[in-house]
Amino acid sequence: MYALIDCNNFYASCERVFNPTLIGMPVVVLSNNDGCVIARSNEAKAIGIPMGAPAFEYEHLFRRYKVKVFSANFPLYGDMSRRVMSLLSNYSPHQEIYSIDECFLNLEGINVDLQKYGLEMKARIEKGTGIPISIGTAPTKALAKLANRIAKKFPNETGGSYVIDTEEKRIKALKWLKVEDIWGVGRRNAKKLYAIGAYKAIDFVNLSEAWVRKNMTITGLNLQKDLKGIPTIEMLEPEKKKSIGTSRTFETDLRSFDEVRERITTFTSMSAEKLREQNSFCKRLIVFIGTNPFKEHETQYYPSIQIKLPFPTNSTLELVKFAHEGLKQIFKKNHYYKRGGVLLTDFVDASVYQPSLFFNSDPKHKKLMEVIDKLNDKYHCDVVRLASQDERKHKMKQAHLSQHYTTDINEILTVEV
DNA sequence: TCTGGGGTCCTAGGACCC
DNA sequence: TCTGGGGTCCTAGGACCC
Repeated sequence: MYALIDCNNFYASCERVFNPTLIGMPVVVLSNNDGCVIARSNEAKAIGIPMGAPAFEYEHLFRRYKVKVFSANFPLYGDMSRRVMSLLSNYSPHQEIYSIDECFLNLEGINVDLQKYGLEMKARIEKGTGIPISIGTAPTKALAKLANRIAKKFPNETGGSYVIDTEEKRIKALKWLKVEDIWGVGRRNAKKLYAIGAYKAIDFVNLSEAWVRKNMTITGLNLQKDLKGIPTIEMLEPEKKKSIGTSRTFETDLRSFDEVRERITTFTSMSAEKLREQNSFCKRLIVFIGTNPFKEHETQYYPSIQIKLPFPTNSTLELVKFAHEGLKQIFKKNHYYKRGGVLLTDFVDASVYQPSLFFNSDPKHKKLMEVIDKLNDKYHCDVVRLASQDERKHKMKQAHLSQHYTTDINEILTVEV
């Protein structure tokens, strides 16, 4: 059996942990630049604020219902996530962290009442972190996802923990779930399914395998088997990331090459930091920029460029140089740029990396990067950065930011050079 | 005026090889 | 006029997730 544990309204719940006066009030958390709603408490959902709602369109609702509005505080959410995941890892030797607020546990060999086991987890996590969770347990991952949905939808009946462990429960759940709510079925596939008269998960499960394979690829076929109760989607081992990127919407439209270059430098630097953290080198870098799609009367331009690096590297200095070269090739004057980003990919492990005969990353950079990473890690901010880099956070609109409750150190900064 | 960010996996088709 | 067959690798783009 597999359990899928999901934190309820995760970001909103994190804000509540440190500000209990928010309990019972509608709470929303906004994306970077306070652009749109990315998390809502149950009360906020009840008012009719949808996921992804642009904040400016809903300000009247925020005011009318005295909604508590927060700018996203990702350092806080990341830290809370680590605490939740760490406590949950005690309930199975095999945990897959699926996202910031979700994980699967493989419960093989755990011979207890699984509904109660879920309730036990719930009590432990809420006591230890203050975060409410829901637990779904079933013979496959896709069914565990479904069980979790039921636990969340019917908290009074289930207590927040639901188990699909009989054929009868499985069929009943599949008859209840709409196809667009199946894990792995998005808008496009839902449309295809509707077109042939499949509205509920049970209809999807009853489709011929040939049709599913042809129209939804091997991914759809695996999903169908999983929902039939045949374990097909496996637990993933914790692996290193295969690509690392940083992208942002700018607070204002940028016109000049230098301004855009500053942002691209920062994105490259942030990505390179994460790359070194997992001890990889990358062999390819992608730079992309774009205009504002909501300004329909302006000419739209979304260029991107891939650069195959002449040697694998994780040096910020070298990566920034390549990123600048790429940007130079795609940047066109007379556009208002609203978005940009850098993606690093094609990784090799630092430990197995063999230097090539002719071109190599400058070995002197290794020491330099180690020192920079140490300083920035220690002081939780960019005490050391490139001269061509902007001051990251300063340009983000964050009008409603909560404190970094769990990660602030309030240390007085003295660095001897 | 104001509309997020970071990932994974799959496939078709082109380039290339013998 | 008529021009092979089989394979691998790479990549852009699509679809999906939270």
